[in-house]
Amino acid sequence: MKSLVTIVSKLSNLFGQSEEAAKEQFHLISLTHTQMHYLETINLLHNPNITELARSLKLTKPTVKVAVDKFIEKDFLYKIQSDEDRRSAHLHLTEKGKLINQMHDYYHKRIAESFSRKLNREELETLVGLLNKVLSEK
Amino acid sequence: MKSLVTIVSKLSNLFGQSEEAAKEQFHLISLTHTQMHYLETINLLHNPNITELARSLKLTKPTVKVAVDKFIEKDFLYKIQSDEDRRSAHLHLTEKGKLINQMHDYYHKRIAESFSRKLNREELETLVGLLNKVLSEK
DNA sequence: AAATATAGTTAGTTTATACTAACTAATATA
DNA sequence: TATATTAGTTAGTATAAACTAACTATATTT
Repeated sequence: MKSLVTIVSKLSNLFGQSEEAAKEQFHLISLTHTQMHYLETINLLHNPNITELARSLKLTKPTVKVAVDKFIEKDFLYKIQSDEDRRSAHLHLTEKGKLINQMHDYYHKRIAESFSRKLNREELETLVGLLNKVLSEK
Repeated sequence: MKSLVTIVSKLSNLFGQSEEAAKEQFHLISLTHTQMHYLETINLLHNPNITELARSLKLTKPTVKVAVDKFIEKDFLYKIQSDEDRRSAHLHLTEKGKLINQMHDYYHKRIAESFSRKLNREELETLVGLLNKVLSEK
């Protein structure tokens, strides 16, 4: 059990460091942690409006509005007015905004590669099977 | 290979969410990402001075000095003047500052528990073996 | 001993990140 | 239809997080 905790800790560090490295690769060092979190959440929520984004981030609407305005200014986001409710607008990631996801995909792929480099086909299949089990609901 | 990348992505999310949850548990929500990063780095570097901390964080000394002053004010850190070089002081985490590490330990343990809950003894040993191989140097 | 370098600090500035209070415009409810 | 609510905005404020330039005190080099 002790050894498992150690491994989890190492995995955690590996993910953190890989993300940092990927951030440099993708020239996203200028983005703060907070800004990354905004873009990740917008991606996760799939074109939320400001109210939804604020709720998800547990921040007030004015706070989120100011942040969103800056992202629009810097061409990471754009707004599309809603047809159903003309008060509301959906937030979309621009190509530049989507870089964050590409960055995530990139370092996930790199970690996956480093895993498969260390194991043979059979071991890899076993690992995938066990991790799937471990990550399954309930 | 595709499935492995998917698993890595899920692991990454699991770690992120577990850390967020642990942060609430330990009443560290008042700390920003940046502040967490400072404390983690100070812990990692083992009582660095301001110059070393600034170099590691890739920030200027005045920036780090201001941040450190606030941590001292809030009783997360204290300084000990160096004997060898009287210009320099080492940064130490207080008990409160060490909460961050305890928080890390806590969520690593929780993840490890959730893993072991899903597998029997034999599977768990196999998983630990494979992950150790995967996390080994070279 | 004088000149140079280093650790840390101070002051001043900019931008990011958060808040509350009060507002407009559109939608939903009584 | 008058009233409530909701989505978003504006204004004003406070603190965090970063910088450069210039300084003090100590250590190192010439």
